[in-house]
Amino acid sequence: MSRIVRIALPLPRPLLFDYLVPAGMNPAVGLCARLPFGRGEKTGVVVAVDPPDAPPADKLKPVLELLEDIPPLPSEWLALTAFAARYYQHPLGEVISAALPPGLRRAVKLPRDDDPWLATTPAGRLALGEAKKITRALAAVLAVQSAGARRRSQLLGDLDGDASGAIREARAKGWLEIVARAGEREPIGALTLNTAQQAAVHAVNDAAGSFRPFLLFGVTGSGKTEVYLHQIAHTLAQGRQALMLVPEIGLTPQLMERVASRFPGANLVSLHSGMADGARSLGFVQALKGEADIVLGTRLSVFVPLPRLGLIVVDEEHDASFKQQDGLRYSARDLAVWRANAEKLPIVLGSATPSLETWQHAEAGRYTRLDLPLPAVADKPPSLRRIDTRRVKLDHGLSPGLIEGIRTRLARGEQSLVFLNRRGYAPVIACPQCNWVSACPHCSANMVFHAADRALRCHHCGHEGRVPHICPGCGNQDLHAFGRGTQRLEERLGEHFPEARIERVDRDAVRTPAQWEAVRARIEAREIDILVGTQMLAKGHDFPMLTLVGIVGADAGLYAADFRAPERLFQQLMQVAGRSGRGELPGEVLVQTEFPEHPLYEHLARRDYPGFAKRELAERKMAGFPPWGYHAVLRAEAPELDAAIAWLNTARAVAESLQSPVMLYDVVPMRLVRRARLERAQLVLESDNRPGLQATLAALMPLLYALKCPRELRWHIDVDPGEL
DNA sequence: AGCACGCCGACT
DNA sequence: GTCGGCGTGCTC
Repeated sequence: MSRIVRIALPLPRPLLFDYLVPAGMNPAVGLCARLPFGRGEKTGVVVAVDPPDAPPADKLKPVLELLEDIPPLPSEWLALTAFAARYYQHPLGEVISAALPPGLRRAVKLPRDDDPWLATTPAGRLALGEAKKITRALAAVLAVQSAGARRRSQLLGDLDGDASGAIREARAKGWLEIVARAGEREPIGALTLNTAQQAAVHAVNDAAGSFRPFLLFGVTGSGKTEVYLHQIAHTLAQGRQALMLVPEIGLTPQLMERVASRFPGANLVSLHSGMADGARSLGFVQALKGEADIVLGTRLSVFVPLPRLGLIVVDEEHDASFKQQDGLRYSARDLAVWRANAEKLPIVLGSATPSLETWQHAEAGRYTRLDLPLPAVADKPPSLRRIDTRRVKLDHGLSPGLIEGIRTRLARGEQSLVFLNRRGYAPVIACPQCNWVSACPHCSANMVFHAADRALRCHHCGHEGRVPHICPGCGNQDLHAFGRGTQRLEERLGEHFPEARIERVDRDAVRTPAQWEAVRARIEAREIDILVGTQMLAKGHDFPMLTLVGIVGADAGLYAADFRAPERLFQQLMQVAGRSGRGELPGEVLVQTEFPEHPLYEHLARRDYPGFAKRELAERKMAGFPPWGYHAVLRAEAPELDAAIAWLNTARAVAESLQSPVMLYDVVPMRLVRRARLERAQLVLESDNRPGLQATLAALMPLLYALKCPRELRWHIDVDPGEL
């Protein structure tokens, strides 16, 4: 009787496929397999062996190969992907494919570990003891010996001369060997904790082995990272693995270096989407084999299999980059909490401005809040002053108060930061005579003027054009740049302060982590007087000489259509305001606003996140919005808006026929209707209970797949959308 | 997603 | 008379 495996394949339909297992193969759940599919072949993952309801064997094709080089994915991992598939209404095969590193999806062979751990052998130690003279090979043995175990790449840096020759020789003589993981070694350079930090560390350490969610609530500078590192140290000491998720821009070489140097004996794996396929696959497999001790990465790391996992940390848990915005639209933070629950682990969500969802969990007692107040020496929160821009004359968006503040800092040799969350020179070029504007031909948005290369650029689809010399509408030669972005601010500040050293920090000016490092170094070396930038500047380390933060053009978030806009604005402003006064010198924050009495700014002025959250939660409760209600949104896009709307209306009728208590909004065009030549519309579903919404979605999905759908129309569902 | 099969307009 | 449009349906 031939055996059968059930396979999840990356297909956009929620289907599983059964295959015959040829004699001699040993099928197991979690193995990757190469399979014939249609007229080609694909790689999939075994999700069941000998399913009772398999079709008759004569309908099945045989497996081509079971990829036994890759250890089977553990059942906990399959449970996580199955949950993600169910919760986010996404085909299991696609979830598995998204959870595997790209190299492994296709891989037939395991990637080679070209940076192995090296340890000394008894023969090596003997040779070292008997040596009269340290040869280059013995020098390599000595370096490894003193470190316990060493990465090949690290060892190369330790040695002089022909280092790789020395290593090769030492290995050939049998003095060095490749080991699975580093030797045990105490963490190095741990800082002394204050009382609050100690309490936080102990609370989490005590929860080891059981599901306990914690909210670590503390501003930057309160020492969250040090708390994580102590908790990770405890986890490693118990022989378990730690997973630390950070936002996209939070994964800096500095953080990697800090973790690596703290745990020199640990195998640290870093994962993010920018990595080469090979390195990503290697890290994934090291984790899977239990060789990795710490995985530090962006949202995709939530899917890394870790057989000895003991702790999950999600730093800056409110950060929007934890939510994937295409394909499988998962929230890495939410999946991390589910995973901690499923695997019975403590999880630490850290933030100075938690998401309101997390805050409410803590308020309700479901999460344990651990407060980290600022250490007393640094506890002189910068004063925050609101500048009423209705009452003063602005100079290219800059108020006299802000200019004066910068001037004072310049005179004192201190640094200033001007925050404006808008890239480019001006958000639009327009003709004052005929109302022509620099609209993007592919999107319902304006193209932004970038002065450096005199280009018009669409920030939504990337379309580029030249700035016309005359108005394309009426021939007028006098086109105007309206509004302002960081480039214009930079230019204007240069005119005001010709002697100042000004640096712009946004995605246009700082494209790589290396550039960011360089800028950071120059800030620390006091080679920069004024920083101008977008939210890129909001994160990062302390700049002790930065004593003034000016916030320009923040009002847009106050009355935006999206109900999460105030939350995001508050988080952003708190973060950027926290950049000033981090050293000995007192800091000041100036907010330019037309609404100085707005409660958001009141709370901001008092650094009162709890007050802000309370107020915002009350409003959300009235409206039935998260965390009091739950959303899913069905979106469709097509070259013609009517087609998208028509399909969604059909979908809405189908949903209505389910008679579920879930509320269906009207089908509406999206706020940015047209993007990259496609017109988009959406249908919001809302419910006051998550299981109810889930049940409706589960019933709805097969009906949606069954709907006929024009070739050029694409649709998807987004559960717990980041914005509506 | 690919890639087949399958019925209606302008070409060697 | 065919080549090819993309609508529909299947892939174990």
